[in-house]
Amino acid sequence: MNLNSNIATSLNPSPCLALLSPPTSPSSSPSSIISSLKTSKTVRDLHQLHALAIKTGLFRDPLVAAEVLRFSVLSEHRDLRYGRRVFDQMPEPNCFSWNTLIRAYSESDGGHPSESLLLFSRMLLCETAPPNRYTFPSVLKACARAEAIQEGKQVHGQVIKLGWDDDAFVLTNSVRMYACCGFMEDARRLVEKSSLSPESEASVVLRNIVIDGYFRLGMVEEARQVFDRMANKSVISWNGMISKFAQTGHFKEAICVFRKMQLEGVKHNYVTLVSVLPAISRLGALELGEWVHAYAEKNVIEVDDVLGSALVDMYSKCGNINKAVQVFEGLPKRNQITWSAMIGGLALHGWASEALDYFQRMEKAGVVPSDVVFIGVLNACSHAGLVDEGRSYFDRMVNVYRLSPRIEHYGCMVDMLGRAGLLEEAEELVVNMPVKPDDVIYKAFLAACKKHGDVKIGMRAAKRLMELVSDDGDSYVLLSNLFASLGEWDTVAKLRLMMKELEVRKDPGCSWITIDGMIHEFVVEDCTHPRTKEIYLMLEEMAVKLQEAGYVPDTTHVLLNIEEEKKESTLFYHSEKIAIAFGLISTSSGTTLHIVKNLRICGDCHSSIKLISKVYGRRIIVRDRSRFHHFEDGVCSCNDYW
DNA sequence: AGACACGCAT
Repeated sequence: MNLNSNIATSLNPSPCLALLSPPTSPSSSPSSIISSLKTSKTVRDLHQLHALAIKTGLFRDPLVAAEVLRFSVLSEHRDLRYGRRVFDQMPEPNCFSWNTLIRAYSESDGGHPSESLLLFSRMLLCETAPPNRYTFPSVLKACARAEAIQEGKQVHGQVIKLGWDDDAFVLTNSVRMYACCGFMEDARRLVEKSSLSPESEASVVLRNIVIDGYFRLGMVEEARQVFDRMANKSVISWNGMISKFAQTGHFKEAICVFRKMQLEGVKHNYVTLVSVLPAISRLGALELGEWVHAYAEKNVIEVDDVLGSALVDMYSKCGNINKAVQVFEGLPKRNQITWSAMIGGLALHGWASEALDYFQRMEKAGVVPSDVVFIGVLNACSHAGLVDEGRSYFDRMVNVYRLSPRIEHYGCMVDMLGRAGLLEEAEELVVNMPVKPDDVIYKAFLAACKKHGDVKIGMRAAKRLMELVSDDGDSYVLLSNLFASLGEWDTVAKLRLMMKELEVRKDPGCSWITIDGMIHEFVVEDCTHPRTKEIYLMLEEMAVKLQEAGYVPDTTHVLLNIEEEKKESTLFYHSEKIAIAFGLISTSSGTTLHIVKNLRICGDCHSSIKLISKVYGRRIIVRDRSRFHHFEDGVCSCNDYW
């Protein structure tokens, strides 16, 4: 021990001090070991106390052994494998120890809920420690997580037989078990026939679990109904709605609940912010995201690695990559996810060399890269055309970090090779990859074929894609893109007919912009906005000014066989242009415009927006489906490589 | 002796 740690020890007694005392001293009595365990801070403390318990023979005391086990598996530094060995050393574990281990397995992230069930059946068999009311919540939770309805029903039967069905913890976990297994009628019946008052805290918990069950089944309306009808809502009810809406892709609804929560005077907490930020990111609602960040600071909500990751992701996806970097650099702690969010964000903005620098920093910081961060790294290479680097990172992922590539990684590689025009190599990868290529892979590949005008290779992939998809509108659109670019209008017409017959709908291209916290959404040729008249006047003005600046419409991106003039006008009413027109008339001159689009930006819009940025002297930041484009003074940050 | 939380290829 060095001097410093001695000082620290004397100020704040460490449990390891017990080791300095001779075994016979009063400090190694059962009660002192137990109290030392309670103040132990590190894994080392725990291991030393465990060793001490064995050395002094105190481990034979079931109370001591149970406490050692509890701190092995349920403390901050939980280590299930270590705990399991502790448990296996016990000649006759008491009920408390069984419960502890069963609970640890039922809650573990690694996911061995079945281990809980195995232990429970062993517990029943050995008869020395019959289960008590503390056993059942964990066992039911394990059934819930394993979605094991058969076992769950059996356990619930025992619960009723033993008369513990009134216990609050047993009840919530019984409801959870049915809800997680998708047996909503059973879950609701338990809630309804419980004698709890609807206003009670316990009843709120039960309803929260029911809501969660509906979300799991994708029954969003039922979930909302239960929520709306709750007599009382806790902050957890609100947070649950926000996070579940966001996770199921209902981003606007998530934000709506977030706003309503505030209107009803319920204070946001840490979890609220972490839950709502992904929805804000997806919608690109920068102003709201900034508000959330300010809220955290004003209300002294700690921006730790988790909230920090969500903020970094939000600023990246909302277009402010500099702020994302600033938040990242200011964090007290960064985990694997924080680094992934940062690197993925840089990639999204086409800042490839920065993304690769950060990857190096991450390695230096001793954070083990996950497969997710490689998606960001490969994406960066793809957007910047760094093909050799991309290949080498893929290689390192496999051979240095021993991560097996997922289909997403192959997606990045196909995209990277394809964009760079290495179509043969991309096709070879599609054919030979060890995972079965999905529609996304073929779509990336086909988009590349179209970009480089290679029909022959494209046709082979098109055939595969046709076999693979039956109801995906995007694929049909991509195919008709390819044929339209060849002028094969007959095939285009056939495809459109097929879409009609099969009732396939394509995602309508839409763009949105946030002005004063309101999200305004536009589709192609949109006429639904209250300020449509002004918007279209602005569009006309833009058309004139652009023409003066030398704009020539690029009609190769129009997929209909119609006359040139009509094509030109079709182009001019693309949703992103409408959103920009609205942005220009709604903000003071010089304000940066942030546009989000659900599809990839077309070539004509890209060149138009470059000119618009110059003619109107505005920075325009567009997030499309694949990356960010920062338009300023007639140029785009993507260097026209996208 | 608990419910809610962060990153992912077109």
